[in-house]
Amino acid sequence: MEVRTRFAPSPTGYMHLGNLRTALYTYLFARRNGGKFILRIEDTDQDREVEGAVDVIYNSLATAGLTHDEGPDVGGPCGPYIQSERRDTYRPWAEKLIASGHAYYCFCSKERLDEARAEAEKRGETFKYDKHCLHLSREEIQAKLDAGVPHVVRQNIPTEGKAGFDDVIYGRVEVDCDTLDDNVLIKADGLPTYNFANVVDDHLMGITHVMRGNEYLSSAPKYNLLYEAFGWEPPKYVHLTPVMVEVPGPADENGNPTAIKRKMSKRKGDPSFEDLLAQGYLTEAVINYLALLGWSPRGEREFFTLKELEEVFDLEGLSKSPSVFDQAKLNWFNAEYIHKLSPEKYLELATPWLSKALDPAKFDFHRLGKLLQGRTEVFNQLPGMVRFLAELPDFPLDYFANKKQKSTVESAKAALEFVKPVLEGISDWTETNLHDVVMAAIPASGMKNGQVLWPLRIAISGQQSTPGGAFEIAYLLGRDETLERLNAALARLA
RNA sequence: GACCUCUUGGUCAAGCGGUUAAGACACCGCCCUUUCACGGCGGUAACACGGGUUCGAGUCCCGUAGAGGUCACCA
Repeated sequence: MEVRTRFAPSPTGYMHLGNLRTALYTYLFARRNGGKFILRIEDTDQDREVEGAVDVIYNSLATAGLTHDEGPDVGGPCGPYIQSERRDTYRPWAEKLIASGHAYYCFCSKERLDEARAEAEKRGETFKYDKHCLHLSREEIQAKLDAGVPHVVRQNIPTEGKAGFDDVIYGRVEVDCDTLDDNVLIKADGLPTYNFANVVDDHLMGITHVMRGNEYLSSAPKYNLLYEAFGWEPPKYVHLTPVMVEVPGPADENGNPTAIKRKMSKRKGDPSFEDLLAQGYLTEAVINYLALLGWSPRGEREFFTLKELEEVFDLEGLSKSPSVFDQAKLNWFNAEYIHKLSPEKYLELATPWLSKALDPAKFDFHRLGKLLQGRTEVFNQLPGMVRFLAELPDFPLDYFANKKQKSTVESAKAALEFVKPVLEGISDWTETNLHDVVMAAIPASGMKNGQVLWPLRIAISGQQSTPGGAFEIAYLLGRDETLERLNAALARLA
């Protein structure tokens, strides 16, 4: 049988990384098995509608390369693929359930329910609907229906026995039915809840493998009860772990810092996929990193393109425990991908970032790109790395002291005094010329290379670490600016 | 609180009854080098705890602890 998987996000306006990973795994599983990957929009909560949110989903999937075979925008045999447009398909199925006693109309008011909930809470108990409306007579029900009393449809969970399901990665999960609540299947507005829509749609769309976050693990037994009530074969369930972040927690009793882990959350300031891209992460790096966060190819290889993942992905490598998002490792992946870029591509991607700090008309971006590519982890670091070229930062004199280079503030003064006329004598301001002339002159000074070059670089950059050595920086700065900065340093040392 | 799930270094993770318990990131050290980085080499660091089962347990079973999830007319 053909594998059919689905990614079923609700449109929130951004692509949460946990969701992206779910989409990725779902997509990969379909591709690996030559199946179909379907996009379904779960927008049955009209209160949470966000303008343009569906486009964000299309765009995110497209830039990630997760192309769907069926969906609202590309069509398919099981449409519509937007739940709010499927409104009319759910009702008849609910009625079928009512007829067979697996569901029932409920006319309870919000107030009555809130009251009961508050009371249960006061007693320290978990609220469960008391099946009040289950016991209404046919006549009473019909009368209320005819009178147009607002109502919902609830699932009629057995009061005893067990309900369970088989999960591909967790195995058999079983619960006592009396711990389950009679959830609402159809809301008063006529739209289904997730609890109902996911079952009906997954079945109608022929989904063979339901892959989703494990926040659904505890309600899956209820969904299986629905499949049984309909006489449908349940899909294979694959519940995926959440992506966590580690954040500083409150200090413990000894005042030591603690860390807490919590689910990644855009609302709490954790980055979404779009945020990451805007910061200068490469799509390929994010995908590669995410693929390995919660899934293992069980080998030592860790670089995979999306195409390669499509060939090796399997369910066995999925982890059972939550994984912590590690920005340092993502940075490393990103750096590796950036280093592998062609110089042309690198320059193209780096230019907008360099332009934030430098005037492209005044600096040799080409040369800068060559110098910077091997040192770039994330593009947003670039402006900070080159800003010193546009303006000499304030720096303390003790930058001139460097033990390894045998440079001291005193020796620096001598070195700069020595190198100044040498540089002034250079009219053809090229990197090789700078290098050859200065290197040829140094032996006569009686100083070591480092004793001259270290202070020179400090003087003209004002930084201990720069994307290149003294000659590269001098070249980028140009003759006038270099000499000006050199004189300024000399004045400070006098 | 009730129910469900999970538990190998700081992080991602391999392992599926017998291993010196992989590898990667991070961290530290050394080398290379006109700085930093890159690169190369090396190092520190883990089976949550307690009981079983077994000749033998990170691997199987049971507890305990910790962590996560769920308990909506949200998904």
